[in-house]
Amino acid sequence: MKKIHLKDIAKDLKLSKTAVSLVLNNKGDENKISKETQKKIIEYAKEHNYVPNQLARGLSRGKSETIGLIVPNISDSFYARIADRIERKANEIGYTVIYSSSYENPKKETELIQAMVNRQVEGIIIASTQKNKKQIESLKQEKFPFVLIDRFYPDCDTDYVMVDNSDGTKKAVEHLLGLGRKKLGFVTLNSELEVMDQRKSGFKNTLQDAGLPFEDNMVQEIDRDDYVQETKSAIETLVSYPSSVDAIVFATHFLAAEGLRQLKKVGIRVPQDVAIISFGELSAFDLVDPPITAIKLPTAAIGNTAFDMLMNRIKTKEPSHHHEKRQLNTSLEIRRSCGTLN
Amino acid sequence: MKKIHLKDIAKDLKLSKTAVSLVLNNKGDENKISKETQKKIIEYAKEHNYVPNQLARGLSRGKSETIGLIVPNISDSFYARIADRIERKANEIGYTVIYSSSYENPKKETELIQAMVNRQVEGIIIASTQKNKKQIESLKQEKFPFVLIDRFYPDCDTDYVMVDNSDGTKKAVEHLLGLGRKKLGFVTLNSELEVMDQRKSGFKNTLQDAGLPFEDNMVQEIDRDDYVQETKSAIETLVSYPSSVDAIVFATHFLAAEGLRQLKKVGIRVPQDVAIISFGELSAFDLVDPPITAIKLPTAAIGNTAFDMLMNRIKTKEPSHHHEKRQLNTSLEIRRSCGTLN
DNA sequence: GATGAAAACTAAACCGATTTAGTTCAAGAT
DNA sequence: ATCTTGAACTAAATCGGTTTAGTTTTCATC
Repeated sequence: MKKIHLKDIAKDLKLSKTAVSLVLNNKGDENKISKETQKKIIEYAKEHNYVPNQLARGLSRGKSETIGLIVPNISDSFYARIADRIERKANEIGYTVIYSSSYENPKKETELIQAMVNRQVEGIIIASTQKNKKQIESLKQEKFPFVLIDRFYPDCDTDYVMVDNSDGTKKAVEHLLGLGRKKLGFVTLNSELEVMDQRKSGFKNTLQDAGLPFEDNMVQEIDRDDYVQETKSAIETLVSYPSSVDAIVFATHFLAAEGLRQLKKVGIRVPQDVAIISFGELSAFDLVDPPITAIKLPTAAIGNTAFDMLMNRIKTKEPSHHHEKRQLNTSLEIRRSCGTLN
Repeated sequence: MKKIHLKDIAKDLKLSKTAVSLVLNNKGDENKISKETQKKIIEYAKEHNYVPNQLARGLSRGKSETIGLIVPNISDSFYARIADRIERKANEIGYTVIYSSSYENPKKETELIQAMVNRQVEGIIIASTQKNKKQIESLKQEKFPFVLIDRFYPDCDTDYVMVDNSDGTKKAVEHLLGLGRKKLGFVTLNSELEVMDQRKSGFKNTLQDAGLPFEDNMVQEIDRDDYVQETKSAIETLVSYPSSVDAIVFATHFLAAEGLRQLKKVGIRVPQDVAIISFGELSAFDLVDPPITAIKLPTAAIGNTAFDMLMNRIKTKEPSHHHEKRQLNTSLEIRRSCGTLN
């Protein structure tokens, strides 16, 4: 079963490459190729299992029917789910997606973007490290289609789809307060990610709106690279006598998981002594002891929206001075780690 | 910052495209382009931020520097980790990987392979649905480079890298027997996957080698599409009076997770009443109550090996009558779900 | 001062499609 | 009998590189 090309079909059928190409691209009718000829071509192609070389097609059409996706880490279920969505949608319209992880490394991110551009992707969806502003701006300036997800650059006007982070923590805090918890702690990352700031301010503002005091030592910031150790001390600080918190909000899933581990280790009962709630989920949160209540992120919607936005950009290449910005809502998934009203 | 092409460089520098292309591909010396000229070209290219169009390059070289990866589900952490490895290795040598999920659907798998071949990938790593033998054989016949991972076709001679599944269950069973458990159950999928058969026979053989009876009702087969319900009844059967098992081996991670959920639901204590052990892990297995002892799969090694094998195939296109087959070893990760020696 | 060989390039074909701008032919109108 | 027109095609340029097979220039050698 040798590979067969347009030329071969044309030769065997004593037709021109043009005719064959037109027909196989469904442009036979509008170019007045007779039904007969069309049928012959299509049958021959099918029979010989012809498939066009996408590189050649991409080259001559100036489009690759490929989009790129860059995330911090594809094995993080949050991003994996988004990727999954995007891939499905892309497949539906015959597009391919190539994805890569930046591992939170801005240099790697730069390289990946470059590599994807070389590969003639038509657009890129990026969950940026947020330390790559220069390149993002240059993409923008070149009018290269892209949309940011999950992370965005506050002072850079681009398309993006985000999660309403501050509202998410607000929901978390209100849930805890509603259950009668009085003294909340917040464990977050010390990164400069805008999303983390938003989650923190959601926490702070909701407390203050409820007329509760906010003290700096209620929030603990963790270094991602040493999160196990640091989570440990954070927990110790938060639950230290005499002013132990009675609830902790974790800014991200793996902190919550680790936090729970530590709480159990030091003999603190969840939720009796301390309630916990996580921003974002891990698939095993309902298996854990106790199952962890979480703010659920709309991964499917993020993927769908981002994909649609990108396609829109690609198609219209419209006046780049208007950028679409979306904030998607979270939801509260109640499990047992916050206990019940007492 | 307009896109710049070889032609532009050539024109501006009053040189031929040939010279420019040779130099930028590090073939300047062997083609006796003077150092001076080389320097000029390289500087110009750098300054103007030239990057070659990979489609054009791929087309003319007949290679795309891209490989494909097809897995049942990229959001399964097992495959995500393998993908991660493969991507890193590919990146190191300037290759791109495009990956897609087949969702255990052979038709989708066929389409994906086809699409990747169209896109001129140089080879594909496939964790097959195992219901696609015809296509795999035709790939093989066309001498298209590919390597199977995790799943293989028993009566089809191909490169593959597998896990030593029967040895894995053997380790599990021996661990349980060593802890004094006497009556084991096995919960697996009813799929026709070879891997599942191997795990089952590992279970059976190890029991028999230990001089223990093997009865058919000790193994419960679950339909993947309805695994929650079916796991429930499987558990009920296994623990039913008067011959309840005192340990259960689960053939895959999500069955173990669900099994534990069910055991807890019906009030059976793990590990006091029944010990459990899982073939394969979920990242939260050490958070669960109790943390689940598991047979750990060598994801990194699978990714590395598969990648190397594929690259080897691609490079040598050697006599296809020799196929490399690898079995990688599992390891036992002891947690608390099997209790301790009493 | 002709010869040969090495150095330093270049023209043009090629990869496999798409697409623009025609061409050929037959039928119908004048 | 010629002109138009529409149907049914096709030749050739193009996309942006790579690569083969030269060509030109310089210089040492006899």
